[in-house]
Amino acid sequence: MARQAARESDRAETPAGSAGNGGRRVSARDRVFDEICQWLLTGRIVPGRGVSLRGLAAELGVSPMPVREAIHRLAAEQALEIGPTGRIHVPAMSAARFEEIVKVRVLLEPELAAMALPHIDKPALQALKAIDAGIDRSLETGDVESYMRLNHDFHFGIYGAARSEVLLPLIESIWLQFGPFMRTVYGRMGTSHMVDQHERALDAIAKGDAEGLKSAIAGDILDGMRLLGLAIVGETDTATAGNSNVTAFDKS
Amino acid sequence: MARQAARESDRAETPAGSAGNGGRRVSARDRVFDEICQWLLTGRIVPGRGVSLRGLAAELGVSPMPVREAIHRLAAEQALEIGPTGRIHVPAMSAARFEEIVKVRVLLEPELAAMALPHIDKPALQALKAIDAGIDRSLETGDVESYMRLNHDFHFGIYGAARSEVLLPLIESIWLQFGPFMRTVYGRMGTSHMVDQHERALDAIAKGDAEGLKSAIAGDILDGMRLLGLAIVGETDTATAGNSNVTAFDKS
DNA sequence: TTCGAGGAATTGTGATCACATTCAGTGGAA
DNA sequence: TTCCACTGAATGTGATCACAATTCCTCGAA
Repeated sequence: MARQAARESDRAETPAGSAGNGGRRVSARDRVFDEICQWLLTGRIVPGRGVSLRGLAAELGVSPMPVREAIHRLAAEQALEIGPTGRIHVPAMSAARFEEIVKVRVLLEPELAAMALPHIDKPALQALKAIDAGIDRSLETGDVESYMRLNHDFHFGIYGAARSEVLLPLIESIWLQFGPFMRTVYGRMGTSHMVDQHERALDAIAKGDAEGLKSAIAGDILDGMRLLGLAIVGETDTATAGNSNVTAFDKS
Repeated sequence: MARQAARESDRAETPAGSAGNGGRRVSARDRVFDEICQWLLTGRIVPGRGVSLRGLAAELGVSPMPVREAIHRLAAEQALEIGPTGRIHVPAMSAARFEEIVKVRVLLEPELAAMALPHIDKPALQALKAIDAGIDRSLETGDVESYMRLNHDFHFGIYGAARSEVLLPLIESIWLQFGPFMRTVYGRMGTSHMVDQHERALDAIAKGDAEGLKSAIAGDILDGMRLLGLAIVGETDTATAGNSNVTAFDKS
């Protein structure tokens, strides 16, 4: 989900700097960064209330220092916003912003998927199918958080195979930007209107059809974002200021 | 060149937190970030030697703290790399990386230019022409650093008019990644082989021709990067390790 | 001359502290 | 009841310190 050393920490099941994780010591900064990324992508942090350095630090059991660096890193990728007075908050979604996000996703993600295609072997394809099955279950049970996590895993399960150093971080950055917004919308409309568009992609991968995969990914993006786009109309400032009664931490 | 508050600081001619810059106080972190960005984009920092936190801090006259945050921000955008042991260095360019960069640039930059086109008024067009004239002078005199700065100003003079919140930061991030590499190559080959391809873009802007502008930008990118691409062949590890005799600070 | 061991200097990391600014809650006055 | 000034809590920022790890240089042995 994150960057560089982060992927190592994903692999390590042991909580922290214990031996056996390949000898690499994971810094608290990266751990905090990954954690906040998760909260953003699964929608545990939603627009509305602000987040505070010391608050996050206390919740994560570290000093404000690593949190500060992780926050600024997120702010650099537009996943968080630092207001004129220095306050940290999740940026509100605007129509223009949303339109740009869709445009970038459609431009970049099919391209990266096509690059990844030759590197997706049989076991990887099976893993993707398993994830997709999980997505169907999440849609049936209406588990939004689980759906978002699995949908993320599906897409990046494909993209990650490309071993990309440039495109992949860019796309990760984009996902961090619409994750919180996606969660608020889905949380309001439920999962009933959502359709799983991943079969076409899986078929194209099985056949090694690059153009088909690109088209499937683009279709999946456009279809999923169309639902979100409908939600943005008429609620131009539901998520702008702190007048909403949703809290930053939606799970409490 | 940078993000958010950075643009405010660009406008303020007064060096630091003096009154009259709109009342906004610029943080040392953003100032340091902008400075290092400049060094990266104009090639003052080149691959080869590493850079150190305390060294930069001393050079910039601040404590290591703001530098640390700026560095990590740059590392998050792949403009700098943090090695397994935590050492900071400019990442080496690889063929695969370079290919991805070109692909992303061709996908995104023409798109953003087309978005910007309706917002470029007469004075802005005149400013672009002035920059282009400066580029021609730099090519004649062989001033690589000046050329790189003006070329950057030309492109972002166009892109900036789009008021983009998503595409623009992405493209800025990409430029930071190939800036240092560009400088090393140009420093070696000189400016004699370079051709100014900006006239087509200026014509398209004057005529309000979106497709023409997209094509001109794409052509400019491909042409400029083709030269760089030629340089990458056969020097696969000239810039990888510290075996080169170029220093990180090329101006000393 | 070459190689390797040992120690000193340097590096990034994380914590704590001091400070200016800002936000929220309370009080009193109109 | 409404509005505004004031005060205390909370926030982000930057600096300094302590520490573990690494790197680099030096000295000595082969």
